[in-house]
Amino acid sequence: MRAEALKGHLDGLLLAALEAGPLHGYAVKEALREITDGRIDLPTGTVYPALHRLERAGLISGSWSVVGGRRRRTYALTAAGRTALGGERDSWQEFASAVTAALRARSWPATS
Amino acid sequence: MRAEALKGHLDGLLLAALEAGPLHGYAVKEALREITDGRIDLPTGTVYPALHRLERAGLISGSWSVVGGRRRRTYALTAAGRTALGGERDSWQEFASAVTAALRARSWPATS
DNA sequence: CGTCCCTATATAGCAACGCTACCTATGGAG
DNA sequence: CTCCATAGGTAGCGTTGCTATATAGGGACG
Repeated sequence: MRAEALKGHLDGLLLAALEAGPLHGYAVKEALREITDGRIDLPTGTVYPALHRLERAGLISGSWSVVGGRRRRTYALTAAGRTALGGERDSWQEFASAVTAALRARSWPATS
Repeated sequence: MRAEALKGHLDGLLLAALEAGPLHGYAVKEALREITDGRIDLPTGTVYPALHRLERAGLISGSWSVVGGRRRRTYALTAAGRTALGGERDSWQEFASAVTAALRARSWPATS
C-alpha cells in the first residue's frame, strides 16, 4: 500500500475502530491491522498525533489509566465523533465510487 | 467530496483519463468530471501542476499545438505510464477494500 | 544479569500533495 | 463591449502522514 494513500481517510478509520467501544491508542493501531488483514499497519508516529488531533476536534475523548504499570490513554467516541463517523462513511462511499468508476472506465469522453 | 480526499490518488485518475487516447489538459479535467457525474471536478490549479509532475516523471508526454487560435498542450500515455496505471489500479483495489472493510466492520477486536 | 522484543506513549521535522488565488489570452454570445 | 467558456500557467499555503528518535515497563532467553 502506497504510503500517502491514506491522506484524508485516516480519521474515519480511527473513529470506526472506536465505534464498538473505547480503546487505547496502541489497541486502535492493532485493531486496524487485524481488521484489514495487515493491509493497514500504521506507524505509531501516525496514530498518536492523529488521536490527539481528533481529541482536540472533540470527536473523541481520552482519559488516562494505569494497567500493569503502564500508563494508557483510552479514547471513546463522543456524540460529535459518532456523527462525524457517519459523514466519513458517506463521503468515503461517494469518493470510492467515483474513483472506481474513473479507473474502470473503458471509454472516455473524447472531449479533445 | 472532501477536498483532501484525493491525495495520492490523483495520478491514477489522470493516467486513466489518457488511457483511451491523448487529451489536452483542460479536456482531461472535463473528461474526469463527466465520467464521475461531476463528483470529481478538479480546479485547473490542481490539474496542470499534476500533469507537469507526471510528465517530469516520464509517465506522459506532452506536445504543443494550436487549435482555433488557442495553444494546447496535448498529453499521451508513455509505456511507463501504462505500466504505472496498472499499478495504480492494483493499489487502489487493495486500498479501497481495506478501507471499506474497516469502515464497515461491526465487531472490532477487543484488544483493549 | 544483560539483552532483546513487545507493549505504550510522545514529539520534532520533513516531504508531498492538492487547493486557493491570481494571472494571461482567444473566441463567441449577448 | 462585456461576459463567459475555453486554455494554460505559477506562487504560496495548509494539512497530513511518515521517519526518526526518545522514554519506559514487562517478559523471555541465554
